[in-house]
Amino acid sequence: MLITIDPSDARPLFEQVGSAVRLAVIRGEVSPGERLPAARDLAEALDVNVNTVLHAYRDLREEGLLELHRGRGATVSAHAARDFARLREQVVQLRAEASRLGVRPATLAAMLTEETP
Amino acid sequence: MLITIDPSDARPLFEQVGSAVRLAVIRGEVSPGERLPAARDLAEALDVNVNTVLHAYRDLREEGLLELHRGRGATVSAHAARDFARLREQVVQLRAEASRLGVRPATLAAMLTEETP
Amino acid sequence: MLITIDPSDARPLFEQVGSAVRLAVIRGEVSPGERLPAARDLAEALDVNVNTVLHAYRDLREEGLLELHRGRGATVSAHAARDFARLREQVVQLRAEASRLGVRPATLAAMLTEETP
Amino acid sequence: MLITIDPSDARPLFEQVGSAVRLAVIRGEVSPGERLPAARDLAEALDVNVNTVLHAYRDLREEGLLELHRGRGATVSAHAARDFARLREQVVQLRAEASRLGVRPATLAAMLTEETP
DNA sequence: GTGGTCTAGACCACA
DNA sequence: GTGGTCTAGACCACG
Repeated sequence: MLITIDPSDARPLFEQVGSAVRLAVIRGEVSPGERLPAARDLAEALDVNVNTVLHAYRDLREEGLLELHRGRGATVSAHAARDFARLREQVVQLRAEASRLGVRPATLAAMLTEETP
Repeated sequence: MLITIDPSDARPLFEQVGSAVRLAVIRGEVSPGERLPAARDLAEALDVNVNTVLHAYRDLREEGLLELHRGRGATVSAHAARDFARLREQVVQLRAEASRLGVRPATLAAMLTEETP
Repeated sequence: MLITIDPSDARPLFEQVGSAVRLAVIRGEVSPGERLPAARDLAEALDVNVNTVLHAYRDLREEGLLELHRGRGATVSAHAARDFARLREQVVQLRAEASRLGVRPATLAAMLTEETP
Repeated sequence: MLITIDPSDARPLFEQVGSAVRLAVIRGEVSPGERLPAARDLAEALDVNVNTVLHAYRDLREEGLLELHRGRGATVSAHAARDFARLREQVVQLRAEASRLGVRPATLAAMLTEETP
């Protein structure tokens, strides 16, 4: 599980950390039930403050992707990470289709988030 | 084209305005080439500052969704709005699939934006 | 009396165990005077440490819900469990009313705990 | 709107602040749409760190009670605070009933939060 | 040893 | 001038 952040990225640090961890989960680099690196360790590895990592972890918990427990660390929630592989295929197809039509990923993401048909 | 903003939404105003306009375009409520409401008018209608609306318009131009013409208002880009209808079908399907698997929209949007396979 | 704990619950384990036991009592699954499962057994069933269960039992005793007897296990207090059924009806009604008004359970619980009219 | 916190209270500071603010809203000391004190001001008044107040404000936003906006302060959300008065009557009645039956407020609050009939 | 709370103080983004 | 982010570093609660 390789996690890096990009200093030139304008997004807040905690969001970048969150995205990186989420990506690792989506890619299956950490399996459901498996423990993520301790917040302090990850913070040191990324040269970022512990609170920043904890902020990211908390947001991912809110998202339903992680479980956090005092004294027990952060784990990938079992039910959330069932079958990303198949979903990823569809995402890739959709992205190709969008690019063919000249619709940018940002717009596509907005369609996904904002539509309530 | 009905545009409203939700006071309980925590996102910055300019972003909410942008989302609302984008949504109108996605839904086909504004056709390619058609002019959007003047920033001043929209600002008044939403009871926000003109700069907030201009900020939103600027972002949508950078996203490739709008074209801004000094003094002539903003229009929907022709090439960007080719076939939102068809794309929306696929988006709806993908969302249904994701919800079936217990994957939240936020996670799904992240897969779209962050994946680089 | 079925007791389970939810891994996605962020609260400390001892609190979750306490809630689960309290719920069983409230539901009438354990009658006043009846013995609760031995801490050791419950701990094993839930796959948590015995101390965690004992911590929960201790809190429930302080709440007045249980009576702990050294070597004889824990029993439901007679005076505390007089008429949960009737109370539950009113609780359900109150909750319905609150939900109708758009007031969340958390806020409602706060009204109950914090109000001192 | 008088807000105080109790140093002898074992609960975390941010929770006490949150409870105090919530109570003020419930009591109608701040009306929907009205602005709460700026986080910095409240923090100074309570002799507590700004982040602690912001933490409390954020939790209340999650609860649906407040709206927070960068540059616009914190306001009581319109829909959440519609009719607490009537609800409070019922809460008082329920509490009286519970006390008559020997059920403690903590247990009652648990019934409210945990029951899912 | 884990996440969580809290502080003091700097700086940023929004309006 | 508002909330939001971030840091460094202390201490606490849980398991």
